[in-house]
Amino acid sequence: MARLPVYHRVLLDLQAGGQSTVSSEQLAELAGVNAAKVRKDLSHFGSYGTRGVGYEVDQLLADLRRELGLTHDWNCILVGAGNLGSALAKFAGFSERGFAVVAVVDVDRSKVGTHLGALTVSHDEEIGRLVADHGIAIGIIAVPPAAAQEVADRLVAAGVTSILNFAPTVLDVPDEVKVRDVDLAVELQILAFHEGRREPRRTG
Amino acid sequence: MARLPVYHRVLLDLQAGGQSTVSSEQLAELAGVNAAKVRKDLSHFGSYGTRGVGYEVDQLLADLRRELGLTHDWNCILVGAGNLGSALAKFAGFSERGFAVVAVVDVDRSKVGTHLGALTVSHDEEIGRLVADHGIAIGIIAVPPAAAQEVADRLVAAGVTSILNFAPTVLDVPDEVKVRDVDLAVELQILAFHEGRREPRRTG
DNA sequence: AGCTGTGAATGACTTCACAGCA
DNA sequence: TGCTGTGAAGTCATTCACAGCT
Repeated sequence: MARLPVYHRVLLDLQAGGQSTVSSEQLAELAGVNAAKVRKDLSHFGSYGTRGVGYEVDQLLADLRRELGLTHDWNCILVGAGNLGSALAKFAGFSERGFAVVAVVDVDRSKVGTHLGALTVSHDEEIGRLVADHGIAIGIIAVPPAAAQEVADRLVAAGVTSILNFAPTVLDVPDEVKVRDVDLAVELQILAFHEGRREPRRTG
Repeated sequence: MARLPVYHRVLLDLQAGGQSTVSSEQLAELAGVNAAKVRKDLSHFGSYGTRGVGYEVDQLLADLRRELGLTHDWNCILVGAGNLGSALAKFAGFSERGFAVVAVVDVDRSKVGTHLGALTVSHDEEIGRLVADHGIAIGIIAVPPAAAQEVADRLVAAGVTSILNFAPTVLDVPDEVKVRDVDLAVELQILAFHEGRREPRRTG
């Protein structure tokens, strides 16, 4: 379920705000979904709501953390130290939520040795060693589309089993490897699609 | 449909490769979906496939462009010139696909006047003027979560009707405003969720 | 009384499978 | 023969609505 992380985020906020229980309705409101959906989602992994009261925030957070595999941090390797890669390497949002980018690589030898935040860029060829050394399961691809498949192959060969792909290409990987695509331009195109139905024409 | 932009991308590649016709099966393969789905999607906006042959690439591209509202470029305003904002401002992928970031703003006055690629950062307060001057319909939010709702309000007040939100918050906006959320940490959490079911435990 | 947990109803999307045209 | 277009079947997700606990 792609909604669990959102509940998790909302609950962290509630916890920080000192709230100790939450109703499915409030949680739904904050997560931008339907209350019945929240209850069904939570019941799918054995929920502990109290009828008449709601869910205990701490308990629910612990359950979600376990369910989401967030009981420990995840080490990630970032491939591509260009514009986007650099931003991702420095992005605070990852570490705050339990994901540590522990290695950055690039094909461009002129970038090797440069620093991105606390990290030093290594060369592409070191992927295998880095993945093994740091026990990395998650790779992040932030390279141009033409290079993405090769990078994916290399990550998979190194033992990575989950890939977050920012390159606008469909990656061909073994079934057991999970890929999530984030194509920023596609997101804008979806918005433009809706804009298009609003006004037949609009000059930009 | 969130798949149309992907077809569009694939067709651009095919066109660049000099291919003049494409079968639903090939298109499906390249887009990573089922062939029947492709045909159904395309038939939804009056498709022009030839039985026994396939679709004409040029024709199909033109139809998709029209359907997606990509017959002209879209001007966008970017709010937030931090790590992520800077990367987005310089990101080539947007302009290549018909989206022009024509304005960047930030609340931090020390950033105002600095350059991001060809753009100069303006102050937050200028959102209204910039949106009006450039005929902007799409706003991109790349600010910390605590500031996101206020930015959204300001964008909406300025006349923006589509928002791409990178802040990990559910935005409250009028019904007629479309929001798409991209929470990078959520994407990783979804991957971690699947990792978690693979091996009960893995130290990071 | 309030709110969860869940069967049942609905709806949306996907896939199948094949008729029909080039 | 090859491939599209599409009714029909199947699958999955969402929503409703209410019984049942506290």
